[in-house]
Amino acid sequence: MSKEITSREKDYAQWYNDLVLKAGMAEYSAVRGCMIIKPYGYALWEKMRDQLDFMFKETGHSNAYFPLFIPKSFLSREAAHVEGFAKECAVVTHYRLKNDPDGKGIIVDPEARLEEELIVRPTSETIIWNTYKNWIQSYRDLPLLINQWANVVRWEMRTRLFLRTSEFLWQEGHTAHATAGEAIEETKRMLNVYATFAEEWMAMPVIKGVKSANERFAGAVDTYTIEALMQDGKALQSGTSHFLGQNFAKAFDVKFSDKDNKLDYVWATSWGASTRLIGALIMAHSDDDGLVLPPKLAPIQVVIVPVYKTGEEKEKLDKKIAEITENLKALKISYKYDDDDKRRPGWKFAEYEMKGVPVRMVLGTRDLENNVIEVTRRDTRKKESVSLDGIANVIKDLLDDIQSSIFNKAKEFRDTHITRVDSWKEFETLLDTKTGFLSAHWDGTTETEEKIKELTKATIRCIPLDNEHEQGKCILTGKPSTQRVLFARAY
RNA sequence: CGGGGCGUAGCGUAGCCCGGUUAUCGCGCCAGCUUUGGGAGCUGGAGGCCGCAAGUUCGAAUCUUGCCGCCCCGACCA
Repeated sequence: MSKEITSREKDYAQWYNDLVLKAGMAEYSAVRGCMIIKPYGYALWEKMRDQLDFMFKETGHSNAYFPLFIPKSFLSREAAHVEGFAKECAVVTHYRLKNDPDGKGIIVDPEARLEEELIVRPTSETIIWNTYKNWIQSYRDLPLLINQWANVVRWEMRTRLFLRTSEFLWQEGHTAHATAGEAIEETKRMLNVYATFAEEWMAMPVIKGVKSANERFAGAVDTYTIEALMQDGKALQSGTSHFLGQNFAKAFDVKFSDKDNKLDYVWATSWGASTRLIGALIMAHSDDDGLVLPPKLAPIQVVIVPVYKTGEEKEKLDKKIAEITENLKALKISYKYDDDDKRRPGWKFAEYEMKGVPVRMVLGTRDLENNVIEVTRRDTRKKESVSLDGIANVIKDLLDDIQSSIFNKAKEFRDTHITRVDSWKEFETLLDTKTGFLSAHWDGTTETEEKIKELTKATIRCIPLDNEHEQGKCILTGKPSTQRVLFARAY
């Protein structure tokens, strides 16, 4: 093995880094905290993006694009919002460079200071609502359903590939509605889109819930979230959908006339998911030999490796493989026929395992003589010889099986890592031993939440939407509580 | 911003404490031959301002000072 991966058991964080780097997903860049998304990683992102984009359009949204730069004054219009983002904003102060008069190099031209500084968007609510003001006059203009695919910058103190970088790619939906009810409905609709995407495409089970006040988006009335559980027992927020109330409409004076010609502020939502999803996907399924990708998102679903000695043998294999790939193509299965003679089969096996290609097919001269092909699935490593007759359909079924199989495996792990806890001692212990979500009573106050965070590093991930109400006592303070919430250590 | 660590070939490293010919090894790279069913073998080859700058010295990868950069831990966060 020339590309060793640190085992999960030995060092989970290092395992994750090894995977990202060695599978060719991304690498560190010359800029601190920023990463280069490599072609294989970007191909995965494109598949995620395309599916999400399709789902957004299916639910009535249109794409648009707003500026990267936001006038500083915009950000301060909504008090909670500026409070939330002020500490991590990159600011543009000048618009020109010049040669250093004292010698070598180049300096910022002090003459070229901007009259109003520009913020590199950490999110686009402000510039968008400043625009919506001009787009919305009447209830006839509503609902306004816009999404944008963009990069944003949040100046993070500590970064991790995909999970937290200073610049990242995402989509942000921004909608305006005539009533609070419609906006809340939209917020939940998009949360469901994220949940469906996570479960059916990423094969990653999620818990839908609402955030506590403490964890809420800056400027939102309510923040809804999908929370996933990684293999190391830490939770990962994988998508958020916010009901913004009339906060931004008021801040940017966006009013509309209703049917009765009464003026009112519009109701807003925003929702986003980012390249962080790639980090989630990696940690949800992968193992010590590399990535395990769900067939529905894998850039390559099937890799085909020929094994031969002579050119004559190779020609026979080529011919058969052309037949097979024709049939795969007809079933819309993406494949790669890797007949690169500069790499040996064993090298290729290891490489595609590293890259998480769901199915590997190996056709050798011996197989051809017996009218079979060796088929190996990445998730379980199960290897078998399959008849070449009708092979494409077998592969199609196999891909479906892998998709549901890795979902079930992740769900099994998740379900067995939600633990009901009723004593503080047990709470503290389980966070270290069993990890995962702890379902516990909480008195509903921010003070208690922060105290728990301080003591254990666990935060309230969400209050599940389908929560049952029951009488209980807060895990820390013993004060009365009406429902359990999910605690976990998180990324 | 605090605490710790590290900068030697594309990558990973030895040498540094105790200064002394041509800077070590592995991977990768190039050429050729043999190979090809789990990261091939042999032979030959290319590749280094030892992070940068100054100092000490006959002589610095090695000692001193300053600077720069990165990584890890914490505070902040999707």
